[in-house]
Amino acid sequence: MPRAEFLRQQSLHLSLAELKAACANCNLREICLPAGLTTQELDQLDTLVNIRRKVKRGEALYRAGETFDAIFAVRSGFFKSRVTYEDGRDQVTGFFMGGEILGMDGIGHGTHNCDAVALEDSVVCSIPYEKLEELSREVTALQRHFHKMMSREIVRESGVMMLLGVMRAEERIAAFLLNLSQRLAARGYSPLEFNLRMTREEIGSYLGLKLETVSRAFSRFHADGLIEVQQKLVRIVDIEGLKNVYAHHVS
Amino acid sequence: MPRAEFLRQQSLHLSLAELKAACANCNLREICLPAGLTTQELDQLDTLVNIRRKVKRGEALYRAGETFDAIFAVRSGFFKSRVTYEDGRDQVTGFFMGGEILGMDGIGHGTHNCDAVALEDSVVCSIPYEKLEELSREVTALQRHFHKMMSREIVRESGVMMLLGVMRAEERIAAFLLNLSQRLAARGYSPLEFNLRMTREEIGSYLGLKLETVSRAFSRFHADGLIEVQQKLVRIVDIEGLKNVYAHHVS
DNA sequence: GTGGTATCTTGATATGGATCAAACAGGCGA
DNA sequence: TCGCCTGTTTGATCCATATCAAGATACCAC
Repeated sequence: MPRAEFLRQQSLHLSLAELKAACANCNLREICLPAGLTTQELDQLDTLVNIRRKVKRGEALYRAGETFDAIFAVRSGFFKSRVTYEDGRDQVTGFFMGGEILGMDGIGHGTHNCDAVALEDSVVCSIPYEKLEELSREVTALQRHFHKMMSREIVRESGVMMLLGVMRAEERIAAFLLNLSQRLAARGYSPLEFNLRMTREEIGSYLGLKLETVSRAFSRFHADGLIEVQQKLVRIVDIEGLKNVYAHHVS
Repeated sequence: MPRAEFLRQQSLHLSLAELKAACANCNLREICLPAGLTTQELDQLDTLVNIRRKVKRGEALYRAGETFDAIFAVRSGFFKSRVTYEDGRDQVTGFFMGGEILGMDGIGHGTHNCDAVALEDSVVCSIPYEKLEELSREVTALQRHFHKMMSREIVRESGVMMLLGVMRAEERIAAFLLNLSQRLAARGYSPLEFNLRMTREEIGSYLGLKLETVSRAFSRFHADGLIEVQQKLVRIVDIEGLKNVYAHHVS
């Protein structure tokens, strides 16, 4: 069965209520694409965000090289984006949770530049790019917010460049945990206790480290009384101490 | 003298002809923001790109924290962008040459996220962001191309993440030289012989390496007959060999 | 030109994280 | 429940790049 066909059938398993995306009622609307829109503008956006798609854990939402025609907002679940180099080496370039936007890498050349893979069973809202362009010519707030989301992706990536370029292993990992914590807090989850959705290897790939180094850093942080870790479950015991891992670097 | 004042006075030294930016006549229009616009649309863009600004070598076009209100197209010269971390460590996040766009990092939060510093005496075209938003609501081709430029910046940065995260020192430097070469070629310059505008230290910062490592890689490439280097002057002798430095990596 | 400073090259040594290796834990299908 | 497979932890060792050091070279102001 061709991949596209398979995905279409997947969609059929969604109930009608699920299929009807509705930004207006979505609890993520304040951090997602519709942020800042009036009620009426939200209704306009709803005419466009018309398809939800389930993506099972381990499946790709899209792959590098596929034709780009829509961006995606994470409705629920968790994704990683991954770039694969011609010689087979790859790197995780980001992790995405509810309300975050995937796929903006595809606008520039009309094909996706990376794979987006679900790390748990997830649901995304599909936003056809041409329609988004069209609507954002009419709705200034939408145009502005879309530009902001692209710009923030640029800023996010230069932050990762900083991690990769100048920070030492333990600093990268502390920064990673604090970043997750802060994003979870913004979504109403506990910033101090959460489940990692990714493996040590995926964290390592994202941070330019090997999985053993990630594991050792976790152990070290535990020994220092900063965190508790049990497999995927992380509890931040001393958030200030964790910040000090990188804030008090002496160069 | 306040900085803004100083810059205003600088502008006065430009002749009237220089002050009048004109995308329609610019030899960079095919690779810059106006790419893909009709003659008439170009004229509309010209009403908006109304200020050129000289930036002397070593001066900042903008600095992190300053209010964002315009993006900039490099008219001539060469820039680096640089992020400084709270503890003083910094990293070069990009190099920008003619036709490339600076400042899109500022859209997301209304303030610039990095410094943009001229590496040689340069001229930029200033494009007020609010007017750009306005015009791109009317001119579809402009809207589309602006989105593409932002998206390509995202893709460029994920390429750098790849460099930093998975490549070894010599691979990073080979990739860096080939990238410069290709961008110079696109602008009609020789892809095989060019002057580096940045120091070894700036290259190192960009690539997450120390300047000694950059210098040693250059020496190694020279010994292997791949390039010739005399200070800032680089001549690529064996471009295929240079590509093989990273294309044939075995993992 | 001359002196001073910034940049670059090269060598010697140190070290953080990679690699190799082995044992352990947990989840899941049979 | 068992057994396998994937993921994790920890230890021992290695190596790529950083760090430290000393000259060499180029460039700029005077």
